[in-house]
Amino acid sequence: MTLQFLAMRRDMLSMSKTLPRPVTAETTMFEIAQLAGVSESTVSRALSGSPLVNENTRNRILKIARSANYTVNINARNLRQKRTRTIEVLIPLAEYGRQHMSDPFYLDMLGVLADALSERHYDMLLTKRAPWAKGVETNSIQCGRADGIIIMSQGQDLEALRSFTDLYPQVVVWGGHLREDDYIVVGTDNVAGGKLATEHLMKIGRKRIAFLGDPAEPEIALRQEGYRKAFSDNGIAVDESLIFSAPFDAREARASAEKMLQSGVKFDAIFCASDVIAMSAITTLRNAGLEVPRDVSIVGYDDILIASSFGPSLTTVSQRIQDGGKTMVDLLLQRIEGKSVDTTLLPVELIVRESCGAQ
Amino acid sequence: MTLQFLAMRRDMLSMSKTLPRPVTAETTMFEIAQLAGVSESTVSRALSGSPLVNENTRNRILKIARSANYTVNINARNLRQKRTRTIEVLIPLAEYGRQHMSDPFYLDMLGVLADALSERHYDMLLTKRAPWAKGVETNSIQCGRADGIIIMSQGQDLEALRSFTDLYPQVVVWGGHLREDDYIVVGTDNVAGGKLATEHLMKIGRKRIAFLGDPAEPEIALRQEGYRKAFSDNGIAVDESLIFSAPFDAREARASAEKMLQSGVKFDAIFCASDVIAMSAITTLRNAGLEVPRDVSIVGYDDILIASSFGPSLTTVSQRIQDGGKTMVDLLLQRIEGKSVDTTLLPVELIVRESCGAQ
DNA sequence: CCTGTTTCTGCAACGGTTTTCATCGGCTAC
DNA sequence: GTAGCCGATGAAAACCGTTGCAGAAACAGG
Repeated sequence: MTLQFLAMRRDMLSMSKTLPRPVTAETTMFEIAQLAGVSESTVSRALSGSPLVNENTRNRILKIARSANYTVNINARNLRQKRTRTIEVLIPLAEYGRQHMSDPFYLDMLGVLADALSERHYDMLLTKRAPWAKGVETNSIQCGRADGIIIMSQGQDLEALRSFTDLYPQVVVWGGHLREDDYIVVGTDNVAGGKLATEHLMKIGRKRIAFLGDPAEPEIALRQEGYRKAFSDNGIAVDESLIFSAPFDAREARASAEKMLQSGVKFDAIFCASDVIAMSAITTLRNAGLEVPRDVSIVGYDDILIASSFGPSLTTVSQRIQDGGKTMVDLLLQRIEGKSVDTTLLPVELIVRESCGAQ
Repeated sequence: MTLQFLAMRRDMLSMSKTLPRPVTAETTMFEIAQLAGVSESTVSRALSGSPLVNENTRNRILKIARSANYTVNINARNLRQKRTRTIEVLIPLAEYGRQHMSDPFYLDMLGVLADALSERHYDMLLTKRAPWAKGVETNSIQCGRADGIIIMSQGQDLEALRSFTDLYPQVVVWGGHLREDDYIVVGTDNVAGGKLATEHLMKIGRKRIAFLGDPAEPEIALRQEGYRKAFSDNGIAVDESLIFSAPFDAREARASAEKMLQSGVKFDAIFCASDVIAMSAITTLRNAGLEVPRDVSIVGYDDILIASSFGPSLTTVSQRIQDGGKTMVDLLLQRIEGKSVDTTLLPVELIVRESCGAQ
């Protein structure tokens, strides 16, 4: 029941602000050269740390530049050097009108990427729409806006992704490892992760372990594969009625968990394909009067920052967000330099916390 | 108890990828001009939709450009036009080593900003560090990387923010309205919001309403002010022991909520300064055997996307993330064009859901 | 003193667009 | 017939750095 009530519509209180003085890059290198009594070349070299310029001259120039509050014009530099020190990061971000994902995983990853990039003096361009989406006419690599792209999800259109990366190799993709793919992928070993999680639930004595997640996403499909593998490797048949793979995104997780309960299928554990799903499942179960982990053990996937402070804290398969982000940046920058680079499968680690019950 | 166990360290499986063919902006406008038998000027005009060029010529050029897979070089254009159609968005993003905020509010807002900007053909540069932070030598406006900046939090150093915006007026800040500030602020009326939330709790019969949130953040301080106002306006004295304002960020919210319980102070409702805090409070209370909303009513602030799908769904003061994001973009672009622009206080709305109890 | 090196600096040629100003042909109006 | 205008195009000047190459100055060795 989402009763809404509106209040205090003190109509958009406002205080007028003065017109801005137009502040832009005004000083040019020429002026600094004049002030220092040298040529522009020397100024350029001094500022870029070239060893060709005398120590004294450099210091003098630096001091003058600083006092004139001078900064090189990035666009002129990019034009000349044919590179931008900018990386595009493509994430399917939250959308308000239509339902769309808004998983904290992405925010955590963004933080790591921002750090890794700025450490290497790169800037980060953030985008929601793939260059192959319709309505997008060009891509940031071709038009010289970025030197490379990090794509944070393989998404639905694997074919488009594949042909794009065929054309533009300066791309690293986060996701699952699919045999056919030729682009660089970074991600955990989802099959191993799924197996690890499931086997842990077996080990602590759970008999009816359910799976919850949408296999339309390649990574999730692999995790489900790992789930199945855990059973077959242990000589147990998979009970298909325990696999709840109705398509849904994180926002609908709660509804899905409710559907699970209403299905009447009995279970004493759930391997959730993400931490967000796990948290939703937990609150839903509790609303239904079930106790986690007493009645049902829960394992998630991702190890997002809040996983450890949720109540109960989440047992989860770590996506090694930190390592993953750093690795993506490393590989991409190397590839941009033209080096040969390897697709990377991050090792998988289970973080055991409260939500699956003490062992 | 965070027992960790490592498994399946199949050491970084790897498949070597071929060296990338260097794909960059190769075709230039000159070549297109040659092919079309016209001058570069005409090509430029044709592509930018200038009315000065003949319809037939334009179509011919467009066709040629398309077939040559040509795209204008952004850097050359930016250099010439002295503007980039890029906006920097500054957000204090999640940090792994040290605790830091990782509030879904920011991800939701990023989604809205991305939409609003791309609708106007602007790109978005994402940053974590303020230009006035030490170690940062320049800012994106001065060096010509962006036309303006959206700052997503006033942060701790109000003085630095103030002097930066004094120098560079092409800035819009999300946050609370502080009398002394001269920069453009967009945000909800935090005082009204705090009052609204608190009064709602009074109205449904709660007697001991606690406040939970860190007033070091200007917005939170204003919400607390609203909380106090609700009492004084209704002729009730504020019980200071009900105000839990120990400094903490979202991750520590659970710990803070536990401290609240241990303090022994009795309360039957909490006004939480954000939805993340509210969710933490709810799980903590439940772990302690209390029922929400039966024993304690909870109201949050923000109305993030998952607020409605949490269990119980959150009663919360809407930050109008959608309106807010769009407004920030509108105002910033207007200001960049040199128009006079007004600081905006968004009207406040309470979304009543389960977590405060049926009215 | 002459030659050869080394060290530093300047000249000038880019880099790829946009935009102002001039040009030019054709058309209208008188 | 001529002045004036209009619509379309081109030439060239920015925009602001970087960098290859040449040259100068200083210095050492013979």
